[in-house]
Amino acid sequence: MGKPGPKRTLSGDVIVTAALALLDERGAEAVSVRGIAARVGVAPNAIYTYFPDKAAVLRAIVDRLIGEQGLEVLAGDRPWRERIVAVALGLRENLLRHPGAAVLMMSAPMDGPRALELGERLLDVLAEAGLPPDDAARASYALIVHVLGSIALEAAEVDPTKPAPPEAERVAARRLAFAAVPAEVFPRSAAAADVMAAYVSEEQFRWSLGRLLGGLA
Amino acid sequence: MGKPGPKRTLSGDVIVTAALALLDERGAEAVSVRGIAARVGVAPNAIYTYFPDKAAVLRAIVDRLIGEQGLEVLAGDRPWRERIVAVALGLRENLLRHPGAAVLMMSAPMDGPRALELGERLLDVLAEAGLPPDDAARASYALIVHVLGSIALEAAEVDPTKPAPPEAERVAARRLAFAAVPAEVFPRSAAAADVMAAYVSEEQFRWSLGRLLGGLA
DNA sequence: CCCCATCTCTGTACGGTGTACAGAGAGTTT
DNA sequence: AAACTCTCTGTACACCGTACAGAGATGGGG
Repeated sequence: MGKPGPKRTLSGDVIVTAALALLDERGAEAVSVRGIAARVGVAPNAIYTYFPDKAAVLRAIVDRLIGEQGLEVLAGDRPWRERIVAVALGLRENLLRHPGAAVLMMSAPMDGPRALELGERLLDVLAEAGLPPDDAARASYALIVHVLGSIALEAAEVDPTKPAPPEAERVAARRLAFAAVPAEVFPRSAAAADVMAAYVSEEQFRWSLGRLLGGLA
Repeated sequence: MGKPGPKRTLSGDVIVTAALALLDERGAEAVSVRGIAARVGVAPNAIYTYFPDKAAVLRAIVDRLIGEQGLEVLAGDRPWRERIVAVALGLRENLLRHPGAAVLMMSAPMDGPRALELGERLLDVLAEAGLPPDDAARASYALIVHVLGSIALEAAEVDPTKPAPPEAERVAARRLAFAAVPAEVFPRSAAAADVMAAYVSEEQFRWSLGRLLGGLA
């Protein structure tokens, strides 16, 4: 019944956990097979017992993060828009906690089972909102694109090797940078510098998501 | 007057061109300092005369691609929405021609001069559309997020080491994959498989962009 | 019970990576 | 002509992903 051979000392899960920790602590470049192996106390190639290659580990990280997002809110009884906003905000918070992971989400097709589940629940909500099935599907993709795009662009600005600074700090840094744009050649950008600095804020996230939802309804 | 030392045999531009060619022909992993150097016929570290490190080369690729997008359409006299759709479609076409580059665009803050120019012109159009300045700025970011997000997610599905197959083929491949989703556990996804297969199509791109524009106006 | 098939993990190795450092040679300035 | 400065080359280091061979543990079948 049981398989022969020694007991496994690891599991895919502890490897993913180690990889994620490495990603958070030291950035994307530090996520190496050797680094992961060292962290779990094993020879580098032992990793290949659990994953066919490094890319598979990265995919597993993505799937883990998608799965961490609870989808119960989507089934709640609040108005449908609020529910969607709630899970979008949850995703944003979760992913900004692992800034290096955002780009991973955009680098591979989202075809894992967790992604499928998220899509299905989104279709539920949109159907409930009264969208015909085809429009609901298109809308669901529009939402995913928008949410992931926002998060990725936002995460692209934070140094992934250290914990993300609070939002106010990130906005302030951008404001400083925008002070340098020459008003005579980019007058509108110069005038809007304050709101452009706040592109990487929850407020902007909510605003644009709200507009998209308005267009979808 | 002139600087001492031998004439430069290269320029940042020819390096970026070589890197882009490598990216198109052999995928992101093939874009190495050594590969670029070999392609332009120079020792690997000669590259460092023109760029401080590899990341700078990648950023320059991004800036080049943004700059390649002509912005004249934005100043035309067609209705403002049409103009925005036109440049979005142009960007999509351009970036899908370099599938490996899409993820680069999401990996670094878009702060090059070309990006600034694009933002400014977008603000022009949105002001003309009647948006108050602050909303125009927020809307401009929402558009960029959406367009880049769509493109990145779309590009994530194509093998960057070979020229992207035509859209019909990519959609067909997805349709095949969706045939495998179990209808009893994901009924809505199964029912919408056809439109989900077409997520990576110009039609979906136009649809969701249209909805967003509707919400912004 | 013993042996064998099987599985996990280790050691070693190969070809690749980014880039630091030192120095050769070309060209301009004095 | 000498001094200086800049570009490029050679060499080197530390690290990467991963292929390969084999040690040792484990369980099943005789």
